[in-house]
Amino acid sequence: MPEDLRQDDYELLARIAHRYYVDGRTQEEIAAEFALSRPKVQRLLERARWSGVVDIRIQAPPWLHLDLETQLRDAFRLSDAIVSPSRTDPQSQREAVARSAAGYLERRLHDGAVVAVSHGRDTGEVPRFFRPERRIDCTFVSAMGGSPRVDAPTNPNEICRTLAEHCGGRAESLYAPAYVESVEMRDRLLEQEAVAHTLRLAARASVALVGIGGTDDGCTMVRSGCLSLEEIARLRAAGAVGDVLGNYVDAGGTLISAPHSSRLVALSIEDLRRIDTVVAVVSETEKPQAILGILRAGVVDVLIVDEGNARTVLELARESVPPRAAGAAAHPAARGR
Amino acid sequence: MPEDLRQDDYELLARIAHRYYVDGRTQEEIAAEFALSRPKVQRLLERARWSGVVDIRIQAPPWLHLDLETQLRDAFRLSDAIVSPSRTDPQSQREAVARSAAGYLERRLHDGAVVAVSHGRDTGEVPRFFRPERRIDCTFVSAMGGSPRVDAPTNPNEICRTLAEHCGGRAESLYAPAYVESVEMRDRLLEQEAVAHTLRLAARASVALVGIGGTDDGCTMVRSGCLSLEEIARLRAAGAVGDVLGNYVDAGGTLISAPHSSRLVALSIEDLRRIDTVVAVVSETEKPQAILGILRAGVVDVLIVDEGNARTVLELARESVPPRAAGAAAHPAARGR
DNA sequence: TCCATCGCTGAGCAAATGATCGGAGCCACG
DNA sequence: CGTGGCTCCGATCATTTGCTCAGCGATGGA
Repeated sequence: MPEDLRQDDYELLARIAHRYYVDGRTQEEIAAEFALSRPKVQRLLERARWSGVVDIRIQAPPWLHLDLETQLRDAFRLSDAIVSPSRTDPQSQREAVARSAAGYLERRLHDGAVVAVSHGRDTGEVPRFFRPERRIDCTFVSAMGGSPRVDAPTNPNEICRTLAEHCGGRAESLYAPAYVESVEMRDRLLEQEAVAHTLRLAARASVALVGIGGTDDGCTMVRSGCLSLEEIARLRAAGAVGDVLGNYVDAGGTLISAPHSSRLVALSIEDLRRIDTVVAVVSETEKPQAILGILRAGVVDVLIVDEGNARTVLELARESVPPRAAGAAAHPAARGR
Repeated sequence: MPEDLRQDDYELLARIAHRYYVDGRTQEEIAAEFALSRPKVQRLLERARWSGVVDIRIQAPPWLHLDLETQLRDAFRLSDAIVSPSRTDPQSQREAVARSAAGYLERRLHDGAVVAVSHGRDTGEVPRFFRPERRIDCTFVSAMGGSPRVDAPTNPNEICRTLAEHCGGRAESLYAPAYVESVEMRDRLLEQEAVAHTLRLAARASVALVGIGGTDDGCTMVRSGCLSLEEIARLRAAGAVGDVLGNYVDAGGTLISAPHSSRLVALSIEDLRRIDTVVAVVSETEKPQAILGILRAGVVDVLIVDEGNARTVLELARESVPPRAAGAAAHPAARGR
């Protein structure tokens, strides 16, 4: 395979790589054996890896898509990405993603952690699978108001309550609607200590668990009655592709300021940016454009997504030139031991 | 392949291995990511390697037999083994092995080195290929007397002279026959300062370049007139399978003391043992039994051999139980980076 | 129920590794 | 033939890694 190497080089690289990787010698021993300096051996090993003389393969279970995860991390500068296996049925797809998210939280959360939580159908599935082995003394706090017109399990307060229940932690509810009827009303609401306190706590969270919403007529925001069909259409016209916590962005990831945003009771994009680990949970039901937009906004640190969306998002990212080059070019494996 | 792992374990191992080997994260970063201690990550990586989740393969050129070399090293506690590709023609086979030996010497020898040299057809081919890029100020010294009845290029003195010529070093000849006619004669010879000095120098060599001889009627010792057909037959009857420098051993590697040995003018097995690196060069023309015997004697540090003999020797070693267990069992790859 | 044993865990340390940097040799060009 | 730029080399240092060891909790037997 590595045909551009001279025969001698090829032989030397193979010999040294074999001695190192198969026989388990140290670089120093090999250096002595071949009458080379230790750094030279290290460079040769690097070259052997790079040129394909050393072939490191991970026998991953077929249901894992580690390569997709790596591409997502690299393309969007995520600290982590988890791709869950494809399911045909939307509901079991959502469950698969939620299971991954729950597992992630179980690993990530420790005593004293504060977790800001959004609404959403995907997010709403997470509590069912969140079953830490031992008690975690952490706090779940609503990062967004509620809405009476959807099922309880997709409201942030309810999600917080169940998460807390399953790990022995506490839940702090936000006693406010997601959208109020006027700017004045929102300002009055924010003056209420109960509301202000909860939002302050959410803003200081170390972890946020959020869903990503779309902008079609059947999106959660519309179904929950938070936004009218007219409003969502106006957002679409303004270029909106998706939202986190009611904050809409366009395809390039830029925040869209629309009239409705001043009636929103939730953390802002800036609040989210200050949170250490923002975990976004998305399954097939959301449009890839929405995911791409939010990822480009740069607020998400950890993406938990299904295989189908992962592929499509990466595809879209490659097609449309990103506003600020975040090259998706594969860089050669950095390490080889 | 790794089917004895539980599904969760398998997934975790694959994830961690991917992060480490493909993405190039450090163990510490991975530990933080998965909420594990660093040593734990290191153990998991070890397990991943061991269980086959991580598969490290060396794309060696087809003419190299690195696996055979490793088996030889392990089975006979050699510090190095070089297997040269098979040739059908005995002469080109000898040349291939000699080329490897010459390359080895070029790497191994430095200014000030003293090399003790034996006779033999295989050894005799080495000088032709010994062409160091720069001058090496070393000394080649005969470790054995000569014999007038064979071609000059297989006599130690001549081999030394040519090796020295090709690297700009010095040669010290042994002015004595390999075998003399009586014990008394030998003792008288060893009293000669010219002879004694050369043998003392050879005994202090840091490297020895030796051939391995057989015990059939056509072996070098017989052809050169050093031993009669009767003598070699007596040696065979005593269990001898091969020799280095006229010192014969049986299949178990034990030295055979026969009448002729007191008429030998050469380094002894004990002298060889004291030499840091004893390099044995053998090609197809020698019997594998001879090689096996000599290897079991434990004097050889580096074996340079053709593929056919390498396989046969390993096969024989597995069949017959060695006197002192030198297990040929493959131990799992020690390293994985 | 108590105690011995086993295996697992993570702190700490020594070895091994990867990376930087000045210097030497080499080539192309002036 | 001199010179500038280039690459390659190995001394050296910071980081990473492998490993040991004492302590802990689980397990099982008395």
